[in-house]
Amino acid sequence: MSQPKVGHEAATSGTGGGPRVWRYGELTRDDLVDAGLRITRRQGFDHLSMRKLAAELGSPSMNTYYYVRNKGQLLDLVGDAVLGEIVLPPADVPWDRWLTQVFTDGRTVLLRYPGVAQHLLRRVSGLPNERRLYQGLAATLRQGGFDEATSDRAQRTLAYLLFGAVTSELATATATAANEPDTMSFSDDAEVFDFGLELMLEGLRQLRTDPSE
Amino acid sequence: MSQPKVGHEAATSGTGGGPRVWRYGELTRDDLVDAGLRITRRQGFDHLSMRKLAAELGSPSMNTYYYVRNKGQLLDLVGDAVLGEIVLPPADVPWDRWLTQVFTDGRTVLLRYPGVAQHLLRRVSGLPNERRLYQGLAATLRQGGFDEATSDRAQRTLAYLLFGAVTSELATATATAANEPDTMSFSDDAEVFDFGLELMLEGLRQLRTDPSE
DNA sequence: ACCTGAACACCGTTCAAGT
DNA sequence: ACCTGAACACCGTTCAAGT
Repeated sequence: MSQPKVGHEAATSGTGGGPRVWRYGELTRDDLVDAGLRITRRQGFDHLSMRKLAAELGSPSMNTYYYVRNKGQLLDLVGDAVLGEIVLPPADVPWDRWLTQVFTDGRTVLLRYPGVAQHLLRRVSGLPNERRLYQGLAATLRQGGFDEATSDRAQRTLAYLLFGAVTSELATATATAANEPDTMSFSDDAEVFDFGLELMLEGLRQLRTDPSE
Repeated sequence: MSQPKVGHEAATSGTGGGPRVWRYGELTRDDLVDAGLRITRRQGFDHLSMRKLAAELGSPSMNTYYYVRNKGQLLDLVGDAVLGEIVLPPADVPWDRWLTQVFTDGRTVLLRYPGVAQHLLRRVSGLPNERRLYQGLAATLRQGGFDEATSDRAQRTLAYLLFGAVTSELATATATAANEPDTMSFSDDAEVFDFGLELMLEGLRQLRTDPSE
């Protein structure tokens, strides 16, 4: 139930890479998360194992279990760090434009961390960046004039679309990249996602103008 | 590239369970798929291993590899068998009602096979039941008056919603069921899904009446 | 043609033992 | 307080060997 800090990347961003050496007691939980983020960017979330994490840290062994209860908690922490990279627009942006911006940026961020969207589909961690994001969404929808039940439903279905789209895009992209390398692009994928997002937003706009529900 | 048969359950539906004994040469690929479906219903897709499959078949060993190239192919076959359980409405049903019926039934079917929705999000197998479903969707949308690009995009975003929703529902349901057993229900989940589906359909209806795109 | 079981390279996790 | 490495129970897959 411990709440980790929000920022993760700052400490190691200047070193450039290569497993640095840790003096006794110098390693922290945030270092695990940073290593997890690096492995995820390079190899994807499902190649992130406890043993690879140790190797990435230059640690010969299982001392990572001292900082993290189990692999599940590590995945939650890495997932929340990824959510922390999503930029929330200012509060005075109109509700539908606010949603377009968050979900467009969310897609871009999640595409950089293959497999994380899939994890977020299955886990509600309650960690700070996740809370910040979902509270921002709820506030925006309420401010847009939707009642609590409607904004909760809208929030969840929009999340399904985002996580589902990114998961599918990454899977088919890496599948075709295996056959035909150097062609991993998401151009028409973006059009499909924007289309789906706009469908939902248009549905929400109709809900407002036509109060038959 | 071999195309398996569409029906899978018929042969073993009467036996009631228990690993029957197979005489030499009696085992078929369909028997593997049936066993895979049973394991998936009971334990979920990610607990389906090649060793458990062998155990479910009463086979002491790895002879399953004789009928299937690797685990990936088995998962594709099981996934396609699940898609085969989705009922397609008759062709004269109006396009939006047709879509509501398929996706509602699709959700019900996928909820019976935990983890399969997640697999379908990542894999386009090209197997017969998948083709049947996607061709039905395409035909319905075209008949509804949408051009090819629009119906392709609509089809994909609706699939993202379905697979994403089911994946999320099952994950949180089993998570709360672990803490509080006998309470695995999907009642308000259904409302959320119906809401999201209706948002998209309303967006599509707007696209038809307002030809500004 | 079909079946067997040992073997290899991986997993997550635990635990007694070190400093 | 922090680190180590062996050990256990799993994986997917291969392969020589059986019938």
